[in-house]
Amino acid sequence: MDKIKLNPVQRLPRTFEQVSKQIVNYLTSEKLSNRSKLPTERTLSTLLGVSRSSLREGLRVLELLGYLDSRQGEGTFVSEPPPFIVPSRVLTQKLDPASLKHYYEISIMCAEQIVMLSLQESIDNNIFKSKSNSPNNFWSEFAYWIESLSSQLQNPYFLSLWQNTYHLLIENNYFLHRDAPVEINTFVESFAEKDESKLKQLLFTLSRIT
Amino acid sequence: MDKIKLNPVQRLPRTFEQVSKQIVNYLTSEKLSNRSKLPTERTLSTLLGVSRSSLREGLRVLELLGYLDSRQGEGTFVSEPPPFIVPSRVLTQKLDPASLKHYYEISIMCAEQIVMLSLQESIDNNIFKSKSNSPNNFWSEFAYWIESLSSQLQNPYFLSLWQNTYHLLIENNYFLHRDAPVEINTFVESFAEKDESKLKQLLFTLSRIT
DNA sequence: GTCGATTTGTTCGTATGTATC
DNA sequence: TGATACATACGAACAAATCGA
Repeated sequence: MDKIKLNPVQRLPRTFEQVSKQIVNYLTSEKLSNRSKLPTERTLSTLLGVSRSSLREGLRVLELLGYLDSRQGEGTFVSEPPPFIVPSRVLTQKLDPASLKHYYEISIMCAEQIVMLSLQESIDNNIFKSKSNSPNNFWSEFAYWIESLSSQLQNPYFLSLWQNTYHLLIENNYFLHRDAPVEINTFVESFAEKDESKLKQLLFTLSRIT
Repeated sequence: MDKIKLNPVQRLPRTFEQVSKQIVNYLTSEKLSNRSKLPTERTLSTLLGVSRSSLREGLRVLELLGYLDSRQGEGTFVSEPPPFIVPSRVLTQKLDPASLKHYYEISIMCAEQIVMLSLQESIDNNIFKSKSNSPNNFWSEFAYWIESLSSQLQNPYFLSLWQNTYHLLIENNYFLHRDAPVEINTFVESFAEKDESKLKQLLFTLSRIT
C-alpha cells in the first residue's frame, strides 16, 4: 500500500471574507488616508463581481473592526482601526464578576507598565493637576493621571489597552463599591521624586483590591 | 442670549446592531452553552421581525467577535468569544514595522506578568521540558514555556493577550532575524530557583531587542 | 425652503451549495 | 440514491438620510 499524503481540505473563503480582505488591501496599497471616501457600494460590488448584499457583509466586518465608517446618505469612509478590541464592549454587554476581575488585573498591569515606562523615558509630569475637587473619586483621578502619562509615551498601544479595560470596568460599575485606600497625590508625588519602589508598592496595593 | 445645551443627536441603531445585541442577550439569558445550536436564519429573522439580509449582517458581526460559528448546511452554533481581538489578525493582514514593535512590547509585558504571577502563585514548573532539540530557536521555546506557565494561572486573559501578540509577530516574521542573546534554560533554571531579580533582568534584555 | 440626485439602509423572492440521514 | 434542512449568494426594489443647486 502506498503512503497517502493527507492535506487538510481547502475551503474557499466565503464571499464576505474575500471582500473584506480585498478592500483592506486596497486601502493599504492606495495609502488612503483617514476620512477619505470609498467608492459607492454599487460600484464596489460590480468591481469585485459580487452582489451588494455580500459586499455589505464584508463592509460590516470592516466597520466593526474599525477600518471603515459608513453613514447613510453620505458614503463609506476610511478610519483607523484600534490595536485591540474587546468583544463585550462592542456589544455594550454586561459581564460577570469573574471576567471583570480578569480585566481589572489586565488594566493594572497596563497602568504599572505606563508608569514605569514614563519613569524610564523621564517624562515631565509636573503639568499634571488634579481635575476634580472631589477627593473621594480616586479612580477617575487615577485614570486621568495614567492617560496624561501615556499620551507622552512612544508606544500608544499601552494606552489603548488601558482605556479598553478601564472603560469596560466603568461601564460595568466595577469601581462603585471599591474605593482605593490611597490618594492620587501619593502617586503623583512619588512620581515626581522618581521613587520607583514606592510606586511599585502603591500599584501592588491596587492589584490587591478584591 | 440664552445658554443652549447641545446634546449629541441620538440615532436609532441600525438593524444589524440591534440584531446582534438581541441575540447576545438571548444567548446569555438562556444560558446556552458552547456548541448548542441556534434557530435557523429564517426562524430568527421572523422572530425578530427583520429581513434575512439584515439578520445575516448581525450574525456576521457576532461570528467575527467569536460569539457564533456558522457552517453551511449545518447551522449556527454558540461559541466562546475571546477577551481580546486584534483587527489585523482577523484579516490576516501584514503590519508595518512600527506597529510590530508596539505589539512586541505588549507581548513582553504579558510574558513578564505571567512569569511573575507564576512565581507568586508558586506554580510548579518542574514538568517543563524543552520541546525541540534545535537549540537555535529561542522564541518558540520561550513561547512554549510561557504558555505552560500561564495555563496554570488563575487569570486566562494574560495568556490570551500573549498568544494574540506572539502569534501576530510570528505571522509577520518578526523573529526571523531577531535571535535573543539568551537561552531558554537560563529562564527555566532561574524560575526553579525563584530568582526574581535574575528573571527581571533576563526579561529586560528581551525588551531591549530592537 | 424645496427639489432632485446620490448613497446607504432594508426588504423580499429566488436559486445554489453543502451537510445529514 | 434521494430527501430534507440549512447556510450562502444574487438582484431588484423601495425607504431614509444627506447634500447641493
